[in-house]
Amino acid sequence: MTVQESGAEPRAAGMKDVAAAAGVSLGTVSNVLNRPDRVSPATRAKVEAAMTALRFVRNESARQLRAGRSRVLAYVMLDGSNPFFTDVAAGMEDTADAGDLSLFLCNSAHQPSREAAYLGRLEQQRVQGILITPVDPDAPLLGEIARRGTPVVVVDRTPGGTTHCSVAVDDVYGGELAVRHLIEQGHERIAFIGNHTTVGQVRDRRLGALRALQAAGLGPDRLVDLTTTALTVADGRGAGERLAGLPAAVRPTAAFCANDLVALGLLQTCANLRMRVPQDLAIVGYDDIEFAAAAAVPLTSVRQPRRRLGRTAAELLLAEAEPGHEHRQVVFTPELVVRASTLR
Amino acid sequence: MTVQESGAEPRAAGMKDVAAAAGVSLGTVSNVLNRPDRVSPATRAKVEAAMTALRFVRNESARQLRAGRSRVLAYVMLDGSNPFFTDVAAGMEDTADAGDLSLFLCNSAHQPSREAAYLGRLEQQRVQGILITPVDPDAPLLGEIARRGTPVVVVDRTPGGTTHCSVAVDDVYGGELAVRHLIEQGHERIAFIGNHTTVGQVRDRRLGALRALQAAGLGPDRLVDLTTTALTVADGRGAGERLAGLPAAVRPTAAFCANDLVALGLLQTCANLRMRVPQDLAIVGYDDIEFAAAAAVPLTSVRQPRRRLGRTAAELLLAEAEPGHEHRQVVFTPELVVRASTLR
DNA sequence: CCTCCGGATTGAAAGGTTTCACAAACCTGG
DNA sequence: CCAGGTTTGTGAAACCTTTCAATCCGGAGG
Repeated sequence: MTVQESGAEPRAAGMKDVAAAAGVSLGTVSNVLNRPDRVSPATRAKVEAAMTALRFVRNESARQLRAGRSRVLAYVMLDGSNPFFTDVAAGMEDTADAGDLSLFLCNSAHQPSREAAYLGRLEQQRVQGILITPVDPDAPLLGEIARRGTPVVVVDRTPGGTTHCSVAVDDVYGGELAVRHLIEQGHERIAFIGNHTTVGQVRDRRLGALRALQAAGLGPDRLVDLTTTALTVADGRGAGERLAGLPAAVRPTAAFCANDLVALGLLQTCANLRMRVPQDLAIVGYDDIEFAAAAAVPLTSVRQPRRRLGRTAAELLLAEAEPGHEHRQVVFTPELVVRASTLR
Repeated sequence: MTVQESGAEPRAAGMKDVAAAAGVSLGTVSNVLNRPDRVSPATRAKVEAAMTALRFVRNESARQLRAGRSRVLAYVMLDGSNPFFTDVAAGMEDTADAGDLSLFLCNSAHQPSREAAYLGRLEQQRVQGILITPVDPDAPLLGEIARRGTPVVVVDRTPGGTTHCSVAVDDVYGGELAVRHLIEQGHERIAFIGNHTTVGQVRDRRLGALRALQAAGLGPDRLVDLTTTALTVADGRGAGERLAGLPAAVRPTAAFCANDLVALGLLQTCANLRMRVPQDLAIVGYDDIEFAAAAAVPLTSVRQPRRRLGRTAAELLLAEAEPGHEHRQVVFTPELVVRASTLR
């Protein structure tokens, strides 16, 4: 009977084993790995041969232990199933790649407990920094982590204090853009669909909507609130039904949705109920996710520079490592992308 | 001038510092952490007090170094912006949570180089196991990693060999379901939209489609291939235009799309070109992502048990740790969800 | 009073890497 | 042939935790 290839390996080879096999010292192996130019070509070849022969895999734990810090960034995202956040993450990856770092994604799925669990693990892992779109941007935990030495950058929220850097988009302005556009299209009674009582984000967008009304000389009563519990497609569908149920006299002729998922849900209800978009109801979404342009009636939406948001966030995070670092709050300006859902 | 709170911290406190502060030995601190019942309540209280006072954070690197293995699972996904994969990841999180493990997500974005980079990092991190939907399921790298000792489970692909476990869905059957349904609806000339030449997955779905035709006594020429480069919404749009450009005599009356993104793109082109769905063109998608039901014309789609797929994959991964482990290939059965896009 | 027992605590070793001061070998030019 | 400089290579310490055999101590039983 021949020896099985797949038999229990004796033990993973370490640098020590490599050194022994190559007939050099431990320090030399380390040099091959970290400062190849300090090693003569001949020795380097010997060592590299030994490494492949022994199937050597560098032990990152030991490395980190020594270095005190890992080569990993992490993004704790609020909702992994929302394309907005995955696009933001893609931007972070751009920056991480450039700095030869890994980006790990964690999905808190709106649950504070999971968010906390991930944060704890990441801190213990001594990640180089944490990017996060938090459930609650003012939770004390974030400040504690930053104080204990792990840089934290808040993404797409602006925290009250200035314990850390943050990157966000001007949501008040975004809301203003959306509603100004609707007013220009002749609408004077506009639904606002979202959960502005619970999410700061959405509150700001609604605030912008009110500003736009005011600027046009219209009273705040022209904004009809259809409050949802979250910002999903299903919430949008539900709001659409409520909206359709309003008596014609008070029914808005346009809707500003707190995000595109809600807008898509609303759009679907409209299709079901034979309400024409934009003739019977104009719709503006928010985020301009890929599916917004791909909808049956392409959706007018407020676009945030998502990828850029992510890139910048990661850059700020890396900048934290530098000595005289000042926390910065970067705010990007959104833009309105006009499509068929508001153009009669 | 008062001392700044935020001044440069002297150094992160380790267990040694905690031990000194609490007036106990290092071993005792470790016991408080790992075997609290072995420590008298009084001592434990002292130690815990010292830990909070010093803001002690356990160093996971050192822990892993000693243990030889980390408490982390990782999923390297093919496309972070495709909701299908984020749903699969959610299922994995269910299992990971239950086992008190963290799940880190990595997005290869279809790029072999990024996939390889992540795999290398994960292996170096000594993660407990790797879940992966690979760009190429037969790439030798996966086998090498498994051989070196990091368990690998292939998700949503079935690799040729049996070097590792895998979890997949029967794509041939899924394709069969889709096309059988279209035939039942009276269609006899059906477009297949996807990149079957490059992706095994898609090849299987197409194979199923051919089987369904055969079972109905229709020749393989009834399947009209509209080949795409990838499976995005844009690809679907493009295919739609090509399809619309076909002379009426040969133009299919139904389309089976290799995934929902493509189907949504196709749907949009139909709307633009005033082709009615399903009257002028019936459409079946694949994956049944959330947006499929939310489309203007809700999409008939082949649903895969995504979350279950993820859960099972993670379970298989954990099972690898057990001594007498045999690699298993689990295959789930998809189901057809019929909606308006195929019902005249 | 002594022994023995068991629970609580200790001390030291181990785990794989990086770093750094130092030694060895080699080369340049006088 | 030697002084001085440069290139290579070495050895040991340090990073922080876990583990485990050994020690300590108070009390029960003889």
